[in-house]
Order: sequence, then C-alpha cells, then structure tokens
Amino acid sequence: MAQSDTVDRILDAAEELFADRGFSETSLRMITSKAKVNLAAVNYHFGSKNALIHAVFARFLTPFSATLENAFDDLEARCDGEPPTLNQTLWALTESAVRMPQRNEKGISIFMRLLGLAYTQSQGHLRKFLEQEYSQPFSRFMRLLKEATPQLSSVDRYWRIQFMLGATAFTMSSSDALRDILQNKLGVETTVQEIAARLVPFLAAGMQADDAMLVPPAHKSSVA
Amino acid sequence: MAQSDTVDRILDAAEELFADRGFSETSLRMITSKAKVNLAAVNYHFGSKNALIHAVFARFLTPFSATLENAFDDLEARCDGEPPTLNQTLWALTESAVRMPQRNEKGISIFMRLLGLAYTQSQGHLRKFLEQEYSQPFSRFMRLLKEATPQLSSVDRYWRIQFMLGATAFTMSSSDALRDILQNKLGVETTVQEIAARLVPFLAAGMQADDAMLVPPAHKSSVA
DNA sequence: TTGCCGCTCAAACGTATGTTTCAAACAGAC
DNA sequence: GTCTGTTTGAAACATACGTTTGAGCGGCAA
Repeated sequence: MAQSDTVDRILDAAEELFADRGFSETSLRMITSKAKVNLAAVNYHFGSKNALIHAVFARFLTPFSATLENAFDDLEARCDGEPPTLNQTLWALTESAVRMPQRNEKGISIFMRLLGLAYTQSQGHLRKFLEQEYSQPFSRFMRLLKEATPQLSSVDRYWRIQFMLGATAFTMSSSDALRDILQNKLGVETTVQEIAARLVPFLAAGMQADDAMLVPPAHKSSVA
Repeated sequence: MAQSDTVDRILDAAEELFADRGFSETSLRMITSKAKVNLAAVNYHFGSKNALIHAVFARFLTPFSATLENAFDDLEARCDGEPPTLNQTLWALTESAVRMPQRNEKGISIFMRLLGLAYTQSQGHLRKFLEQEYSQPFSRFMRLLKEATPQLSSVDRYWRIQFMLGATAFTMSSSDALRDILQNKLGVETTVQEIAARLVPFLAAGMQADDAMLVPPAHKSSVA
C-alpha cells in the first residue's frame, strides 16, 4: 500500500514530465514535487535517476511487448504459413499500441512521445537498456517486415524502416500539439486512432515505393 | 583577427558538440575546452548559451535559406506558371541542402542532425527563434507542397506533411548512429546524399498514397 | 609615450542538480 | 506493548552548471 502508492506516484509524475520536457531537462525535484513525495524516495525505491527512467519505460513496454507478441502470433496463425503482408504487419503493431490499457486520457500519446525521445535523446544507457530488454519483439517485427518486402534490398529496407520509425515517433510524440493546431486552423477534431489510420497507408506506400529513383529527376520529369 | 578566430572556434566546437550530444547535455565548459578558449569568451562574444545556440543555427541556416529561395525561384521559373511537382519540390529542397558549402567532411550530417534536434529537443527559445527568423522559406515550401498535391484534402495533406517532417527530422537527427549501425551490420558505407536519395522517393510515395484506407483491413476488425 | 579599447584570463558567484545521511514514523509479528 | 524491518522526512553533501567579475594583456591612435 504505502510502497506501491509512492512508487506509482513517482512513475506517473516522471512519465508525464519526461514526455513533456525530455529526460535531462526534468529534475528529480520536479518529479517528486509533482508526485507529492519526498525527494529521497526516488533514490530509495529506484536507486538512481537512470534507473527511474528505465522503470518508466518498463512499466508500459513490458505489457506492450507481450500484447504485441500475441498479435504477431495471431497474425501468423491466420496467415497459415504465408508471410503476412506489410499492411497486416503494420496494423498488428498499431492496433496493439492503440489497445493498450491507458492510465489516463493522454496515455497513448505519452507512450509514443517517450518512445520518440528514447530514440532521439541519445541517452546511451537507455538505448542499451531497451535493446537488451526488448530485443525479441523488435527482431520479430523486423523479420515480418523483411518477409513482407522481399523486393527490397537489405539496405533499402533498413533505411525505409528508419523513415517509418521517424514518421511514427515524431508524429505521435507531438500529436497533442499537432491536433491542437489542426483544431484551430481547420476546425477539425482528430483522435489518435484516426492519426494511426492516416499514418499506416502513408508508411505502407513509402515502404513500397519504386526504388529506382536514386538520382534527382531530369528537370522536366515528375511523378505522374 | 583575434575576435573572429575565437568566435569561429567557439562556433565550430559548439556545432559539433551540440550535434553529438544535444543542447542541454553540452556544457559551455566542454565547448570552450574543445575550442581551446577561455570559458568567459562565450558570454563575452555571444551573451548567453541560448544566444550561442541561435548563432550556431544562424551560421548555416541563413545562407541555406537564401540558397533555398533561389532554388525555388529557379524551379518556379522553369515551370512557367504550372505548379512544380511534388518530386521537383522535394528535390529542390534536398539539393539545396546537399549543395551547401561544407566547413568540413562532416558538414552536412551535422547540419541535418542539428535541424533534427531543433525539432525534437523542445527548446522553446530555439523554436521561437527559428520560426520568426526563417518563416518565409518555410511558408513558401508549404505553399509549393499544397499546389503539388491538389488531390489531397487539407486535413490529409496536413498530416502527411507531419509524417514527412517526422521521417526527415528523425532520420537526420540520428543519421550518424544509423550509419554506424548499418556499417557494422551489413558492412555498407552510406553518405548523407544517398540517405537523401532514399528518403525523397519514400516521402513522395507516402505523400501520394491512396487515401482510401482509413480503417484496418477487413479480417477481424477489433477497434470497436 | 600615453591613453584607450577590445579582448583574454583565472577566479569566484549563485544556483541547481543527483545523491547520501540519519533520525523519525510506521507497519506487522510475536 | 515491544521489537524489527521498511518507508518517509528534512537536511546536508559534493558537484556541475551558466554567468559575472576585475585584473591584465596587446595593439593602435594621438
């Protein structure tokens, strides 16, 4: 009761502050005062700030990676030997993300923004932690992508996967701000699910673009 | 002589360190010791750390935005009234970036990584600075995108532009790391030009994807 | 030469950070 | 109630940061 309350309050506050401001821009004092918890509690329960960062990620990444494995299991079972298509694979991923139980209404966008920060703010320890902790579902996703795009060379596929990651992490990480802008400019409401629904076709199309065009087009030519 | 030497040495060191480690993770003491310059020189010549960050961006962004305006002028002149195509617009942008005179061999990737960080590390002051300093070429680019994709609804176009920005900023902001990984895994060397050459077709294809697919594929729809 | 001004330098300042300490409060078992 | 191990609390610690200070240097005009 006492422990888990404090621990969870710290995790909640840290999660939100990290997502808002980044890791090194968020101090332990901000976290503990937002969580209404004593400063020393962080080091007592987690050991260090870096370990707290890891715990924040583990709290949502561990159940998510389990959900994702199940989704991949289902998908491969349904496909019965045939490799799943690119669209199926991408949808399995996004549906797993969207279906994760949310702690609050901002849940999924915090989730996404943290993932984006993890890749972006080159915190060596975090990268190492994520790699050795969650390599399995990641590798599996990569394998599915590979089987779904046999026409691509390894190098092309590698870069296009980075492009997908970037579009996803970036968009999701600032989806709140972007949604607000859209609301103000065009008077349109948008849910995270709708953003995902727009993102997936974009990614799939990019992933499957003709890879012939490795030099700038001659000046007149254009995409039909 | 004395002044410009110190100023440039500071800018060079800051540029490289910022690109390597981010802004708040880079201290003035790291910068001045790398530049072999006294600590106080930064505040003397630039006024503050934030002003130094602005100066680093201004040094390459000002000539770049001039180059870009010229490229857009040329493009629109060549098209003679017709709106430039999406590919032409994207290539005008990337070629302007790639052709910028480089200070050293890492020039362009530092340039790219800094731009990525600018979007990613939500440093309020930087964003404000860039917006009010370089809004013109940015707006022009947006207008060209709009004219090149008349088939898209405003909302679709809005989100796809965010996807493009994300893929670009994210990839560029970690292009060094990604290049290293690729080098180790597949033993392939990659230049920034080649990354750009892979990125543009990806973006163009995503931008022009069929926008029909706004729900997951049929089998077993799960988002209730 | 003298005086001045732009610049550099070592040192210090005030503040904020992550972490540690140790006493007090607490809970549950006996 | 007493003991025991766990959790909290206020305070301090050492360190790093951005910034400021004031003395000193060097070239150059008068």
